[in-house]
Amino acid sequence: MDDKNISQAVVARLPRYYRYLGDLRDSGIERISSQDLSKLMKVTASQIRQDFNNFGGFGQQGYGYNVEYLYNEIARILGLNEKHNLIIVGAGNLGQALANYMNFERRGFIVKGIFDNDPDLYGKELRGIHVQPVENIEQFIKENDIDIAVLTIPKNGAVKTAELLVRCNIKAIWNFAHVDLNLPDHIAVENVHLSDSLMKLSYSIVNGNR
Amino acid sequence: MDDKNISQAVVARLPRYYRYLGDLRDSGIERISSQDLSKLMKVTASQIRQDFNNFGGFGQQGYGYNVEYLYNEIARILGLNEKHNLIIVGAGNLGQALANYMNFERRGFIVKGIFDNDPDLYGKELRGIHVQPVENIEQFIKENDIDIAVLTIPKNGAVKTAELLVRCNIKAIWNFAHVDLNLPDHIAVENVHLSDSLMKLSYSIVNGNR
DNA sequence: TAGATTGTTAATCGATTAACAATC
DNA sequence: TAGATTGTTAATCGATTAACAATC
Repeated sequence: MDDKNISQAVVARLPRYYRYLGDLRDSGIERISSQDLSKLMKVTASQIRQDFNNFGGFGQQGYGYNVEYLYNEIARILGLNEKHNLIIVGAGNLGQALANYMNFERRGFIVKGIFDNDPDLYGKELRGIHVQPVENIEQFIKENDIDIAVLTIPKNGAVKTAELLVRCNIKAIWNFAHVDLNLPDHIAVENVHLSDSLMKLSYSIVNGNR
Repeated sequence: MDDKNISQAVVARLPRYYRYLGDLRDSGIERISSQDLSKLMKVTASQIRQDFNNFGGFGQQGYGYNVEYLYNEIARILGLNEKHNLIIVGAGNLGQALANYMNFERRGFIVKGIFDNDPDLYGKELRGIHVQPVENIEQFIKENDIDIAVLTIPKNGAVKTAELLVRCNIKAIWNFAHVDLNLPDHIAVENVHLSDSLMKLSYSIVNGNR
């Protein structure tokens, strides 16, 4: 079990490290020093070494880091070696787009079910999965070992639906609804607030990028 | 012109303030103190006052903040009083979902054109807009006063396409492609790396949410 | 062994929180 | 005027960077 007090900032940087290390690996690079990686990623070498050392020593003095090894270690830290079954709640534009997107499955996030309130969508097939009524969620979660719910419904229903999901013992919610969910601490929540992101972009345009 | 050295952290919090103030306004609340807002948003009152005072004094001692006024001021700071024409580059799942999503238009972000490399998609209509070949982008940007490009293409082509957009004098890129773009400083870039977000969720599941 | 580069401690920087005088 | 609450300065906390001894 890893250290418990890893800061948000460090965790948020791990996926980016993972991406760069994957690219390095794919181009056949065997080892890399924190200095070379720092140039590539435009961060300080110091930060790189500090970040990795939160999880133990992955490098070797005089040598640097073995790319393949470090890549796999980060995957392990991020929990990417475990499979996660997920359901998509809300089969609108965004829900359908996510359902059709293959790349998450490659990383072990498997879409098992899709749910919506709109009877017009019931039975609609997305990558072999039929949209079901939201009423079926509770039963479905029990029977299919679901970890993650992807919330892609409008903000109005989102809080209530999230609470339902918590009662169904979901572990995590990937929240695309534009509200704060305020769930118990043991539920993992990641918000993707697209409109917030667009507003930040707007700010940068108006106020100069820096 | 506002102060230039506003920290990233402050700007990133503005959309959330904006959302809460909009909700308060919609429920007919006229004024609010930093303390009451802090309880609502689960942040410190001190932070709220510091954040707002980066942009000048919006409150009144003994009274608090006028909800409507503050709401409008934040909109102005974020540049939401200006319209932005945008194009979507990449008419796959995500590009189509964003094209079909109405809510951004309400905030003044107008979809003017949609582009893709896939001839099968040419002419496909999304909310009255026909998908065009990527070759038309340069001409289209010139003729339609486009500020923002939404990049929803696979990572391979993204860097090249971003560079093309920069040559076309785009002001900002909303980047959904899973690469870092490294563009000149005057180009605003907001990354939405969905797979990074999903990995953070995975981390929280495996390592406990806190 | 000598050179390279990590792991880690110490120094710096920036962001958050606390406190309180100013003022509505 | 008295009470409330801001705007702002000072104190604290945490994150980043620098430096260097340990060691491969």
